[in-house]
Amino acid sequence: MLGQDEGAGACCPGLLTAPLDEDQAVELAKVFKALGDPVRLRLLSMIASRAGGEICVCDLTPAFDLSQPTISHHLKLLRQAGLIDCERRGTWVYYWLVPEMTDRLASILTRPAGEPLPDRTVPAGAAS
Amino acid sequence: MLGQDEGAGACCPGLLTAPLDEDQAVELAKVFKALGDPVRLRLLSMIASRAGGEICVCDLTPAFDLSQPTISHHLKLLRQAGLIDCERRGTWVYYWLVPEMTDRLASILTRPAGEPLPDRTVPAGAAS
DNA sequence: ATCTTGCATCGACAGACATCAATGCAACCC
DNA sequence: GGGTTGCATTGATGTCTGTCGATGCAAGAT
Repeated sequence: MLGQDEGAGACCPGLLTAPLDEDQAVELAKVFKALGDPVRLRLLSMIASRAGGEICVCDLTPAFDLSQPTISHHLKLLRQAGLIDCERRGTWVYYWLVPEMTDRLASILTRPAGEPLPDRTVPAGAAS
Repeated sequence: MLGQDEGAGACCPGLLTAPLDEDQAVELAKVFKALGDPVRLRLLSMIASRAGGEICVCDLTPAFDLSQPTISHHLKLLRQAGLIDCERRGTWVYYWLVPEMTDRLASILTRPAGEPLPDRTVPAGAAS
């Protein structure tokens, strides 16, 4: 659904610097929602940390106490979010990370350097 | 629930470099799940981008076509995820961003510099 | 061609979630 | 005191989501 070059706010100015408009929020939420499940997070980290950059489904499925269709379902959601991609190669299917998407999320969550940081060590009215 | 100094993987080595264990994944998923809703994303961006670092609920609620209890509910989820905090000051309640949490998320999503990046321009078996 | 294996899709179901109206509670005002 | 305003909590309801077993389909093996 989300292609490689659109969706998720494209050249998004960052979540923390200006109010998101509704369309941007809807697109971004799809990606974060895909990350909002422990199984999908583990899948993503297994895929991303794999030496060589890709991993076979047959290596992912036995790592969980879940049925094969369930793993397949989670992989589909991660793929629809644009976080991973896959290819069939003979009998097996290989998955790999789409680093552009995680890079974009990281930059969206990064504050611009040199922000005042309104000293929140004491809740504005205690310890006088 | 998630305090300032624990949860969400603490000194987490990063999502993309090593497989997450289950406990880390469960904690992290709570935070991403909180971000996985367009309303909460807009709330967070409105709070974070506010000059002065904080914003009154009375300025947040009218920006949405949602009931006041619904906004209150979303703010509660963001707070439980450790992304924002709040304080009552007289009649009004003010919310502000907890930048440590977004910083942590950003670093978790950042790849270590100098990774090989296995050249995914051609799907390994085409255009020969 | 038939069998087997690896993975995706379908249909069903229980639990979780977003939303609202009603209510509760705290703080200010008269 | 009583009234009003700002926000949180409660209870109900419709929808979404994670999970499974059953099935389908593609590719290799015999």
